[in-house]
Amino acid sequence: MASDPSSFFLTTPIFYVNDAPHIGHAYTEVAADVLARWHRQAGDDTWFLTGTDEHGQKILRTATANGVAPKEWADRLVESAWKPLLDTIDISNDDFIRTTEARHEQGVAKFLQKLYDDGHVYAGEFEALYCVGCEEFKPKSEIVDGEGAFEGQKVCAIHSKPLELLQEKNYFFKMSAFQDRLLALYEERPGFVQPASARNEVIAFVQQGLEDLSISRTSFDWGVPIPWDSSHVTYVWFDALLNYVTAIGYGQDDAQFGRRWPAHHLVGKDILRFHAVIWPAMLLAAGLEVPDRVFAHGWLLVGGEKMSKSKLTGIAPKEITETFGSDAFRYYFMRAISFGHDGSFSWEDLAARYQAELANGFGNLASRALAMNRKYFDGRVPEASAIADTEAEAAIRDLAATVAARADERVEEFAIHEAIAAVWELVDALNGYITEQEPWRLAKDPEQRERLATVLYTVTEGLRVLAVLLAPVIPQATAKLWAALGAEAALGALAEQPIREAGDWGRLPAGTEQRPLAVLFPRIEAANEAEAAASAERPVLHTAAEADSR
RNA sequence: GGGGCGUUAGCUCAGUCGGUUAGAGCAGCGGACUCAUAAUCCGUCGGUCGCGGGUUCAAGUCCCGCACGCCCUACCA
Repeated sequence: MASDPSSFFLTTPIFYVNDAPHIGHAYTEVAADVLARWHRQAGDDTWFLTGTDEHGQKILRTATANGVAPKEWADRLVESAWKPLLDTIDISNDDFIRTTEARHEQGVAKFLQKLYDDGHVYAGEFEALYCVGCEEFKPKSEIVDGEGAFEGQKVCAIHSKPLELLQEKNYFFKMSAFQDRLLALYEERPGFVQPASARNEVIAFVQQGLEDLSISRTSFDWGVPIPWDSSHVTYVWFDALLNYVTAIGYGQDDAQFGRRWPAHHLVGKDILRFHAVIWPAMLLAAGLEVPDRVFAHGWLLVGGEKMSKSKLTGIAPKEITETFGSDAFRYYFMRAISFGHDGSFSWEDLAARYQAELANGFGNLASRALAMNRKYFDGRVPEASAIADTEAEAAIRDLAATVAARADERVEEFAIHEAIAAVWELVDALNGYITEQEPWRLAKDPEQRERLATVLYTVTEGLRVLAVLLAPVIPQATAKLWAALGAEAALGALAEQPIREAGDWGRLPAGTEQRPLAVLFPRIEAANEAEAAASAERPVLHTAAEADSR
């Protein structure tokens, strides 16, 4: 169904600007970034979109509390919190859409008008419990049974006062009409919602029956106006979901839209339903293709519980990157957590993996290999010779090819952790190979010169393979390694290396001049580790969004 | 209430359609080595597979019950 087999359009949820950035947001972004970089390096027509969601009553309210207009408030948060977050973790997004941009608002209006014209939208009465204190209709999750004087009544979870049953005129989207088509979609395309556990929940939900969706509000005006009735603004979720098409020119640039759509959506499992039910129903109504895939990832657990700001377990990404660096942040969350499942975060695990895998495993491998080239071959890539070739070299070459193919296969399935694990087999194998071949011993015997060259060529070429395969995950460290290998001059920029050919052996030419390599992952001083560990127990979010009035 | 997921080594997790002595990484312990970031490599210790039944020649895996934890159960942006 994809418009072009090589097109790869990937999205993250857009950030609700009022939130404070924490590692959960960063986690989604990093996963998307790794996938995007991988596909880009594979030569696919890749487009990676992220952005911010800026409408809705909560934002209007915080802006007002801070004495500024909502747009100004959003501007401030985008610049002070969200765009810096992307820099902190080295995100390579191709576009950043804000729901307050004209291109988005125009696209939303166009989409709504089409649905209205085609009879998918009708005016109706929205009836719900309203809290006078909150000045808004309350979702079920914020309604509790009253106690004491209010026994038997429904009360607001925040104010503990009785709620009033109020009505307001709303426009409704006839979502119920799409129930059967959605069920057929899940049936025909088992990979549409992933992983399987998420798919099961979605199917069970839709089978219970779909109601129509209220898509407009009249109680406030911070939103996209309903095109045929300016007294209403668009319900914020309906507005937000449309960013995935308005960003690629829906209704304005058909060429761009045709080239990119449909998308692969990465979402947290909390917002799965919006993406796997409401969103495809909206697209079906508009006569557009449904997404290629909706992939729900899990929660980050801290101390066994879902990380949350209110429980003071929220962690700002900078706390990690300032000690360990952005590469380590990216590597850790991608490697340690099975993508699609919940995963435990701990400072201890982060520090242990940094030390064992990045510093001692990969970093040290690069150091020892380049040091020997420098020492025994004057800093040049040695030349392998067929005469000195043994089964040990063949095993490394085979592994490099196998691992490269398997990693690509796993990335295709969004099994990022498995892709990295596959690549790491080569890291471990090369460390073992060096120890077994004992090049330092070969170096003492002039008659073993060719053997020594062959061994070191094998290791060096292995590093080249690793640099290419790990570039999407740890772009900074691999860039340093690439430069030290001298590969830039011989093969071109690292980001240009075709990743699906990474396992092809013998690319790095003998004689290539190498450069000194700074330690890729320096040991973290124990004092810093202790400090990092201690900070896990403090409230730690310091952003402008702290002014959030809730 | 209904539905779903999970519980496997000290820790974090794999375990396919039921099929040999249940695996990995880390941590621990012992050894080898010196090119390297006191690193690497080898060996080793470690499990009542949450509990109780059942089906089967055979159960971590399938069925029933129970315990504990988490999630969903319509507008959380």
